[in-house]
Amino acid sequence: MAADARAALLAWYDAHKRDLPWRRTRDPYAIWVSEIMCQQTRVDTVIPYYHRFLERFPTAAELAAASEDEVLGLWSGLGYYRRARLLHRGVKEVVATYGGKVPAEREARLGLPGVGKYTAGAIGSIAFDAEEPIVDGNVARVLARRHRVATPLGAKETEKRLWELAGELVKGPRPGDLNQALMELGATVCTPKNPRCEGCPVQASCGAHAAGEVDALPVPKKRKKPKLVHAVAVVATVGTPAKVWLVRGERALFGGLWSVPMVETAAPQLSLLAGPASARGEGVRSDAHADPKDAPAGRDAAFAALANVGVKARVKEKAGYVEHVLSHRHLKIDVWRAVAARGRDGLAELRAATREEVGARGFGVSRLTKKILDAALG
DNA sequence: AAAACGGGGTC
DNA sequence: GACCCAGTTTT
Repeated sequence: MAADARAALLAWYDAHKRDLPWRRTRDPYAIWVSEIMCQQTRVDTVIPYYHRFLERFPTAAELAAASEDEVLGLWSGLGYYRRARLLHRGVKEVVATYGGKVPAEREARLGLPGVGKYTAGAIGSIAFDAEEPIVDGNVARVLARRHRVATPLGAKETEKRLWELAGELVKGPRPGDLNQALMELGATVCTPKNPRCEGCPVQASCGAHAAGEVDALPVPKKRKKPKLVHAVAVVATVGTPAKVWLVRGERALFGGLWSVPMVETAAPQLSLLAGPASARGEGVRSDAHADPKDAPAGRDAAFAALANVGVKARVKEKAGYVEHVLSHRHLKIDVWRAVAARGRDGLAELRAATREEVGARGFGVSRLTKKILDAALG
């Protein structure tokens, strides 16, 4: 009986739910922030970011009034920075269009940037007590097992089936808690590896458990290995105390964040060939290399990286090497040091900052940039 | 349907 | 090293 399972889920949730900060509020804006932060990110990772973010931006109006730079600064280290930019834009839209109130209408929420089917349903059910289903990774696993959905995750028919099942289950009292119970079960009991079926409130109605298929479900989607990319990054210092030249790209990797100048190169740099600084100093090469196969290597690449963004500097020596793995790229980066006269002034996408400023909480850089600075400046 | 988009925990 | 996490947008 679906009603029995539903009641069992809610009772289990009441007894076992974790005390998470966003479970202490019904503020749709705060719920929204938590849902965006939790996308593809573990709850334990999110908690400190959530506290800092809500402390600085307690209301939609205050977030809407902030600069994107500051918003990204508070997001720095969390990853998937586009989430922060879309949340910022979405909240601005809510302030401009809906008087600062997150819309109770599902269709209106779905129209907001960064709000997809999952987030719309989470806000709707948790903040507005609406019978809106959600399917995240946890719910997908729970439902795929319970109902023996054996088609691969991500396939259209699979998604359709899972959303149907979630839609049936959410109907009834406490839809928000029901949705959270499904997620909580997936996160703490119906886990990918070593699920604790003994402690599952719906074990009796689980098809996979009855069939001995728990470990075989769900069928994961194929995962591609990150593409290997070689690059050269340049830490160009200027003045005393030394500041480091930083650039910011709108659409590049780490869009909106500050980074050091970098270019993709064709091949790994042979460190044996990276000798002491030569007399060729002030290179300003204008050739941009669209295809990495045509890209320069080593010192030439360092010149190119600086020239591309208008920083005039004398390239010194290779100062380190950094690897950084993302979900879709595996970056292998030679880090070069350079000493700059100065950069172009007046460009919004170029600035210099001290090591301390960049390292401070609230500065909008990726982990990669921090690694690169560590490699170059010790 | 596939790729882009971060970073980290866990087995 | 593989897998996957309270996903959405773009191609």
